[in-house]
Amino acid sequence: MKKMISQATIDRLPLYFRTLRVVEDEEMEIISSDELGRRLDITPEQIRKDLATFGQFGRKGIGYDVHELKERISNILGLQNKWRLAIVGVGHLGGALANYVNFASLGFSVVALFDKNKNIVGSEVNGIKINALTQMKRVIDSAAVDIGVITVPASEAQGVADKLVAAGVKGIWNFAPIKLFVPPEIPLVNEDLSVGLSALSYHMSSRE
Amino acid sequence: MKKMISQATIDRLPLYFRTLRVVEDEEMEIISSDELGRRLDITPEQIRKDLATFGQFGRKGIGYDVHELKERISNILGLQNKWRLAIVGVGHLGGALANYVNFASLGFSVVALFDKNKNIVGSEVNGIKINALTQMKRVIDSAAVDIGVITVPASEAQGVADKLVAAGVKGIWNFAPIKLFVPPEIPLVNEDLSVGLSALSYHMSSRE
DNA sequence: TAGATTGTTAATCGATTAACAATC
DNA sequence: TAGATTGTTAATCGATTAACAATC
Repeated sequence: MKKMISQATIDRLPLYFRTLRVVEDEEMEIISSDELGRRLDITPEQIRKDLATFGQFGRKGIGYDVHELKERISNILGLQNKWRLAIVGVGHLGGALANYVNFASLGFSVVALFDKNKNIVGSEVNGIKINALTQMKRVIDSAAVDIGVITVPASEAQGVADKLVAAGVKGIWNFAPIKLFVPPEIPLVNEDLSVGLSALSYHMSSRE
Repeated sequence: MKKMISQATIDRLPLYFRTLRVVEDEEMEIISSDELGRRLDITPEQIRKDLATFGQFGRKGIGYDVHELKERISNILGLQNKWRLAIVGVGHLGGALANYVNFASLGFSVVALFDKNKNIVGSEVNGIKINALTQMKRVIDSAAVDIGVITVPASEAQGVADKLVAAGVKGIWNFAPIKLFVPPEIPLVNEDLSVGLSALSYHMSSRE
């Protein structure tokens, strides 16, 4: 069995990547784990440990080549894949995500939209047509969708997840506040806004 | 010094809370850690350990009273506080959050909006007026805002955070993809969508 | 009583931090 | 050479899991 890489490490890689982009824009060519850590409030030891999981990227006594490290992290994260997204549920949140520009800069693109509301099926958001849920398999196939984004109410989310899996998506990004059960070979990431907001509430309450 | 409660535990409490609500709707009166764990794919031992951090909530041989446990978790999370939010940056995401109904069911309400774009200042979203950034201190004061929500571009986020802190917010919920520095007494929760999406990309890539 | 289930202590596992040799 | 900085091993810390006495 391949050595497992911790989720904590994986979640820090995008932070390194994002910071390296900024640093590259500032025309720095070399960066130390110390400077990178300072910008992210992460210890340099942690950064070196994270990177060491994937190989040797730096030069002793010098630091890391900004451009090279950025590219390497991009490849570790699989961002060269230019993933194609379909959003299911074109409400306020789904609509906002369909317009979200930051995705594009990471190489993701929204290529299909779905909604069960017949009144909006056929119309467009950000130039992308809204399809009926009944068309899911066909559209996901023809648009070569990789990732299904779930922005429907919690009560409908499991049903949508099942349909997305049946339609052949390779991963699911779930915004519905509910635990979804999907086959183990389908990666699932939850973006549960109520968790973060509740945690904020907790911290604010416990320091009064 | 008070014993620190782990962030992992705090992040699971909203999941318990949410599930207890569903279970209460199903008119179950008693639930075991086993059943709760089954619904969330969390081990019963983990759940009991989490709850034990805050006291004794169940009855041996019986289980937990659904309504009572739900109320107790709500109080631990500070959800009885009915926090008031201000959203800074009324773009697609900020606008979606201003309309987001799930907040209300947790007792949060959006009471103020801010944007630097003069063309939209003065108009309303979901019945809430958009103010200029220059009005921040006055409006946050008069609307008794507790939490500042940052949905501006990364390049403007630190400046907005500084203004929010100066205006007296008690906590910050940040959606901008950048590390913010705020005084230690101000709780800060980051909702960085690019982290989750990148993690999804990583997992999808590494199983091909 | 027997079965179910909590609360808590002990054991294990995994992640972070510290230390330092290697080397630019 | 002296100073800087990585990569890696060892030590520490913290979180999860296992085990089980208490008790309904």
